[in-house]
Amino acid sequence: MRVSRQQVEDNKRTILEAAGRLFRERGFEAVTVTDVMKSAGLTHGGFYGYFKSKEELITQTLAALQRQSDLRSADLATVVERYLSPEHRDDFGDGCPVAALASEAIRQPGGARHEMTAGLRRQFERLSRLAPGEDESERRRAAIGNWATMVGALILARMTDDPDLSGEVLEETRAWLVARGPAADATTKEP
Amino acid sequence: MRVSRQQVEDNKRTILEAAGRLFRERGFEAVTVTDVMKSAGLTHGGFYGYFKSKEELITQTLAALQRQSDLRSADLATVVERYLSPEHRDDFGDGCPVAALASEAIRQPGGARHEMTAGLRRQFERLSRLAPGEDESERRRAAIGNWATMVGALILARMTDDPDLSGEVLEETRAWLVARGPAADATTKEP
DNA sequence: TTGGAAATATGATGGCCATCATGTATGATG
DNA sequence: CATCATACATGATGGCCATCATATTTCCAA
Repeated sequence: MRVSRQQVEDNKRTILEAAGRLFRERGFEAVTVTDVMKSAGLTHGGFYGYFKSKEELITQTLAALQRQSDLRSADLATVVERYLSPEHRDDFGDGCPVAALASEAIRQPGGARHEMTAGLRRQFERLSRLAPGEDESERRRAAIGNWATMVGALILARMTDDPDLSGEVLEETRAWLVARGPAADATTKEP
Repeated sequence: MRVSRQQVEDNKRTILEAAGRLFRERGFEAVTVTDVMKSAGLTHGGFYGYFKSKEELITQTLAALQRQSDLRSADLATVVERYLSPEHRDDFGDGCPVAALASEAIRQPGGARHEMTAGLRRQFERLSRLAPGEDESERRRAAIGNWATMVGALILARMTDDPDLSGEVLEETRAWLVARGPAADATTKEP
């Protein structure tokens, strides 16, 4: 049973989208090749026509995910607000790949870590642009600090099985970040 | 081949220590029951005399790890310095369990997440005591923000395959945290 | 001191999974 | 429209792993 060229192209995208969702929901190891193909509406057999191995699927999925990520808002506070929202916390499958997969990616072979690194660079650049102040290196420092905090807080909020504590982590971290933001490099600022 | 009571007690501790190291190094899924027992100097057979299942091993290991963790220093800057050091980054097996296992723990069944939650509470309390200022809730907010930042930065630094970027994350986050610390609630402070 | 219980070792078992092998129907090409 | 290449389906295969079964040894209670 052959399929049109267009169909083949669509299938690859569908597979990568399914993988992106499933990996973020369950992690790399817990998702089987069969799961991904089924979720894409196919059977496991065709998989190796698209990818050399599961490892390659992981790498390409991460690459695709990093490409998607954007910061539609121009405002740091809004970005933080959205990132540290209960909705994002509860939405693994469509949320930040770093928060969902970072500590698993750490042990992954080269390709995956390489994609994550590329994504990290891009994210630092994007966040730098949102940071206040004129000093370039100061803005980069803020970008790094802000991103580490956001990722850490989201992971901690997801880790807890106590909804109150989870909510507290989100809210307090938001407040903590926002309180800092504008005042950061003003050195001295009247209240 | 039976073994003395003392030996049994020692063995359980040894197994939990081996599991603590291996899980942090490789993650829960990548470590087999046989690995743990071998690392403890035993064979796989005896395992189910100590634990009902691998899941129970995970839960008890996390409980044991949380008990260990301490903040020997009384100084927040020193704690941050040590946590965000290259040595800690490179030492998975003996480092922070949260940074090593958080995103895997998220998908773990109840017991594991419960232990992680208990550990999180303790950590917030410990860090609150290190935070400056008199306002209780302000100190707690700082504790949460600091901890999220530390965990996030360590995870990002470990995720990268570029040593320079990794080092930058550690250093900049340290500077970013320390710069904030003392000045945080002073509202106005001369440089 | 001795019988039985307990702790481990060795050795299944069954399930799951990545990957491979083969068949088959159909799009592409002339 | 005929041929053929190919995308996908079905169906192995082999390895690994959690867990269970059984044998062996030795501590311990009486």
